[in-house]
Amino acid sequence: MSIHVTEQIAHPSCEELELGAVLHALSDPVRLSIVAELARCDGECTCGSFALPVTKSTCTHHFKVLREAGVIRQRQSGTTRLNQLRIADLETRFPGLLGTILRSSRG
Amino acid sequence: MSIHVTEQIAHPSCEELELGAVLHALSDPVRLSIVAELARCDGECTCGSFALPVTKSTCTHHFKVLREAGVIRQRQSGTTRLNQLRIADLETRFPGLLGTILRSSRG
DNA sequence: AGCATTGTACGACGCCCGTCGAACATCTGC
DNA sequence: GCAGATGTTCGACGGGCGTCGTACAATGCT
Repeated sequence: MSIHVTEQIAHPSCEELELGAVLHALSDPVRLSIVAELARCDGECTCGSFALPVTKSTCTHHFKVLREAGVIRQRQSGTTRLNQLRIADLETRFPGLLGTILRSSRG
Repeated sequence: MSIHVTEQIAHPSCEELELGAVLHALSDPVRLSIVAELARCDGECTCGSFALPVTKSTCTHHFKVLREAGVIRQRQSGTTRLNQLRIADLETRFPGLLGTILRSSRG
């Protein structure tokens, strides 16, 4: 018998978000493409739904960096892990930041 | 006799600016404070005019990273080096980016 | 039960980053 | 000319990053 924990995955709170960590998380092209895709989907996406040019373990690493920086929220659902942009929290702490970066990345 | 070269210091052109490099440059607290100070001065500042918690050589390194990312422009004047934010170029390539980051860093 | 799918954990590798100190270059002022 | 100020360059150091492969865990499907 295992204890049912709603939130096994560690996330920083809204107040704990740090600008440097967010900028560093978004400075990697793979992670930026993940964030751009999440913004486009506008919902929850599984880790595997991204066609990334890296292996699974590297993928796990990038999602972890994004989560620990507070850019995304991860939620377990069966064997898959659902990812979601923390748009509201980011907007609260760093107004306009995510939008301008995403617009800049689109070219 | 030495050849008088106007631009000895290498800078990327406006079109060469890369978002990842800019975000990485601004993800370091020392460099972000340099950029914030340059934005406040709204002019040209010498490298030594910043009270940074690092040695001279580390300082040189940070200014180099900012310059190669295209965030600042450096110009030699006697023994000192004058630094200036490339506000117009950054605004052209990444509209609103510098402003939102600076506002976020002050908040 | 057995197998496939999804993702994590761990160790390894090379590389770059932030930092420092020492030595050097260049200009300015006495 | 010489001393001081301003930065750069170089090598070194520790640490972290991005990447991979392998092994493992958990769930879903037949």
